[in-house]
Amino acid sequence: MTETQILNYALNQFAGIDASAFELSAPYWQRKTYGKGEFYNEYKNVCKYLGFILDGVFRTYYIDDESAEEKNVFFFSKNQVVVAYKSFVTQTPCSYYTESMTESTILYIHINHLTELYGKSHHWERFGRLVAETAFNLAMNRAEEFMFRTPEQRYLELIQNHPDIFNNVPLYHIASYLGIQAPSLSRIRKRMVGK
Amino acid sequence: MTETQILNYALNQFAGIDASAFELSAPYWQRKTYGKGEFYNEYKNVCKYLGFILDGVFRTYYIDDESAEEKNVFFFSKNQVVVAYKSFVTQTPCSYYTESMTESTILYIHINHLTELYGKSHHWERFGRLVAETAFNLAMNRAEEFMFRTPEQRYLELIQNHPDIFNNVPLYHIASYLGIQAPSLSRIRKRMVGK
DNA sequence: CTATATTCTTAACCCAGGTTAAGATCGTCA
DNA sequence: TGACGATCTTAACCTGGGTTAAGAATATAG
Repeated sequence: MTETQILNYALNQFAGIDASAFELSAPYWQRKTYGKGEFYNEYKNVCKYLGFILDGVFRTYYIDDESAEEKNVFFFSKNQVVVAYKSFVTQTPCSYYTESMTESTILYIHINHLTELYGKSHHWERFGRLVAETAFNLAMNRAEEFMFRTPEQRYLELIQNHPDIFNNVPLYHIASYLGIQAPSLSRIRKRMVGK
Repeated sequence: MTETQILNYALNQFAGIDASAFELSAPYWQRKTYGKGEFYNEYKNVCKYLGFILDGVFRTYYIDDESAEEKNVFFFSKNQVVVAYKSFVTQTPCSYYTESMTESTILYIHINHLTELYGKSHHWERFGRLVAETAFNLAMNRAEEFMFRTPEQRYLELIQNHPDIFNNVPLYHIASYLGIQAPSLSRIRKRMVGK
């Protein structure tokens, strides 16, 4: 399968984008590769593109004004959309950095083209809604993890639900994602050995 | 202004719903009043309606399995949409209770009718997308509060950004919303007197 | 205007995570 | 292989929130 076919298939699965609707979008998709540490979008930049990850892992992080620490917010991997959603939707400067953690390849589309597609076809308006719903689920899950679970529970759930991340990301990045410091994660891991 | 006109105006402001698009929806909106403590939607129920609050305040809360404590997730008030968004969108059982904290009045529409409107008009498909984006912002703000702020900072921001809630909701409900116990909120308040 | 329920604060003790700094382990590349 | 950098763990001490239970303040109803 070509990369375009992969994209077509994924969009069909995700939002019922059919051949003719995909045709409308075909001229707009572009391809880009990232080296480890390169940015998809940076702090204060407006995110103008919606990306589809063909291969690789990205992380979105926040830099705390006071502590100057990086706090990981999301991980994105293969066959997922990567986007700084709020910035993209409101076309306002982003609060985050989104960087590639590996060699990565994406296909991406400009917001103006996407907006154009929204106007041209119900399918694409539907796609926009489904992307929004997906973004909502990501954010809500994140909020729930912090509101209802302890760091230890979050750690266990990460291992359960995202072994791909757990296995491919250094522990200090995972600690940050869990909202704790690296030494605390070490203590949690030690505590759990007995169980 | 009649209640229908208020709704029409609000929908136009929010999503550019024009007179003719509103006409399509007019037969579907219904009115309902709630007493203090009555539920908009309960745990394990599928949320089938999207509500628009004409007057009153609602809270959405989670009951923790272990502690059996109520944890407040969202407050909704006048001129806002009230909905258990995830449950509504996926038509799956809700994890939350949403109850009226005051005497309240809403206008509401059934998901099937809304879906029908999505199919009939771009305007309504757009409305669906904007509701999704609003829900995303709510959830993301909540996640950010917990990921990046201390309880004290969350408290200060609540006073700043939501004085309506701060002034009309008992402190133990606010403590729960901030993710802490009532005695901790008391300590924070005491600590701040000096500042 | 009292009585009662609700809400809020306080005190005492406990514990998980933060902080800092040192050292152990692991990987990788010359 | 050996040396360096990256990652992970550990120790010691600190701090803020949790827990429980009591009491103070505030509302509300009779």
